[in-house]
Amino acid sequence: MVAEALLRKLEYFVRLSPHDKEVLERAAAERHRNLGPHERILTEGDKPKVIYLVLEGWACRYKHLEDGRRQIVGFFLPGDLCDLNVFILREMDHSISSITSVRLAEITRHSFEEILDGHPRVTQALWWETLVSIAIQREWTVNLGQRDAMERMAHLLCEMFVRLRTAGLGRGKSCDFPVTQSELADATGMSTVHVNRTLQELRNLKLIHLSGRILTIPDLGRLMQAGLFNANYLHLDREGAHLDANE
Amino acid sequence: MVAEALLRKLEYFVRLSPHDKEVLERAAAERHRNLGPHERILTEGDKPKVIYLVLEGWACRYKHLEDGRRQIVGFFLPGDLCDLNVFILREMDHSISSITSVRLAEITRHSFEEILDGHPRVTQALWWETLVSIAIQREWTVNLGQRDAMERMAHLLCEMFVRLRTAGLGRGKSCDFPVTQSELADATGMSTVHVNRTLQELRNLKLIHLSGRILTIPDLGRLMQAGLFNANYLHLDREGAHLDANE
DNA sequence: CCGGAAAACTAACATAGGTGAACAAGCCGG
DNA sequence: CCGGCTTGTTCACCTATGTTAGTTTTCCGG
Repeated sequence: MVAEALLRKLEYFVRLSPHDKEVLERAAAERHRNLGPHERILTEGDKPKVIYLVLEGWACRYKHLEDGRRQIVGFFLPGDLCDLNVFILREMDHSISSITSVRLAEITRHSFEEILDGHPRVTQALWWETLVSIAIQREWTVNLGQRDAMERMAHLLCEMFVRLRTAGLGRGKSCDFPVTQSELADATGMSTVHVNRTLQELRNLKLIHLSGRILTIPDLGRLMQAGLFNANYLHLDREGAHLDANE
Repeated sequence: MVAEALLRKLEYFVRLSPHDKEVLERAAAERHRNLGPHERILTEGDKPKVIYLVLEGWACRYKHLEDGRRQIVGFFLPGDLCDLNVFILREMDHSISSITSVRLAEITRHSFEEILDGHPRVTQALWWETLVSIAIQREWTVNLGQRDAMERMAHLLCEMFVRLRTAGLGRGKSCDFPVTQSELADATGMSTVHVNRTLQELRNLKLIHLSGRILTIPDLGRLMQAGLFNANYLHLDREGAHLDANE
């Protein structure tokens, strides 16, 4: 079992048959790539040749402006895929790096097309995950455009926590959170100083406990309120029974 | 010819055969919907049943926070499609409204699947347009997170101008620009007052001329510099000849 | 051509968040 | 267990942008 997190996540959308799971497992087992923390996975300008699936660890997408400013536009958690179909594009318009050490599966165009051709339920599940990741990107736009520092940070923490839980990571009210404050700054569009202030404030309000790369959220409901967080954009609601596999 | 703008845009990616074009035309001709300015097209919570293609006019996607703040997360121009595959999701996580009067084509799930099954080059072109729209969303995230007011506005204007040109709209250095300052505020995450200040500044610097819903950009290069705009994320570069139709 | 609403514009003032600079704490290799 | 580098934290000050509250201009239906 190498693609556990992905399978677990997709099952929020459809119930997969043992055969479906096997197909995904096989695609994810084909070829792996291991990286240490803070290594480049793909660089702006590269020609993407495979689809990456994160098996273990955290990574992020980001873009640099000419003058060096950096915006992290998304985090990758175990079970996350970089865009299906990337190989259609001539070159990457952004970069991807690891945050922690990372284990990636490389899914070839070939085995991806095999899934598209022979496994309609898996295909649907993969498009669902794509649509969700687009929705996440939209929500980040809202986050940066409308929420103030506290709300923005609270929202981000809620999202990561829920997504981790969806992938079967996270233990009760806690989860790993291996992101530095300077990375949080790049993700929220704030200065590191203000990230620090904001985290202090969230701590003082007892909304979070964050230290030693472990995040604890004593009352998720309250943090969600503080961040005007509404999970609907993650679409974690299985459709009617007609989509289930008849096992 | 009803889907002119779409065809024109897709041809930045692949050369479509007359037959390809016919298929798209047919899908776009099936059923239309006309709206006046500022009408709701889809509302958060709706169950999407068709794919919309904008034939004429401007529209936008947006999300509301509970307290009424609104973020426009994208503009739709003629030739733009709302997400392929939306009908996979149980409900919309955002809303779509017209800005000007709009003419939409409704593409049914059925005719979409017909394209997927029988027209691989058109399919590829449609996935290309999807990937580009995701890239645009990422760039908006960068825009809101890193650029200051002037850069942000300049960047947005460049993007809209280039996209309009791609769709075959725009006349030389000018194009329609039917967006109010309050809509610009919702799109850039700024206050209306500051949008106004910023536009004044761009006018004073002779970077734009904007009045009466017409935008003129005397020197696109300079505006691009002011906005740190790099068009690579729009992926307007046809791949090698092997993708061309052999007509 | 008139009147009212929407949109554009302006000014004075308030503040969230940025900057620079310093220091403390944690972590890692030798 | 030491020294250096990264990360976290705090402070004092500054500025980009928001807010409130107008006025003016444009647009549009009758």
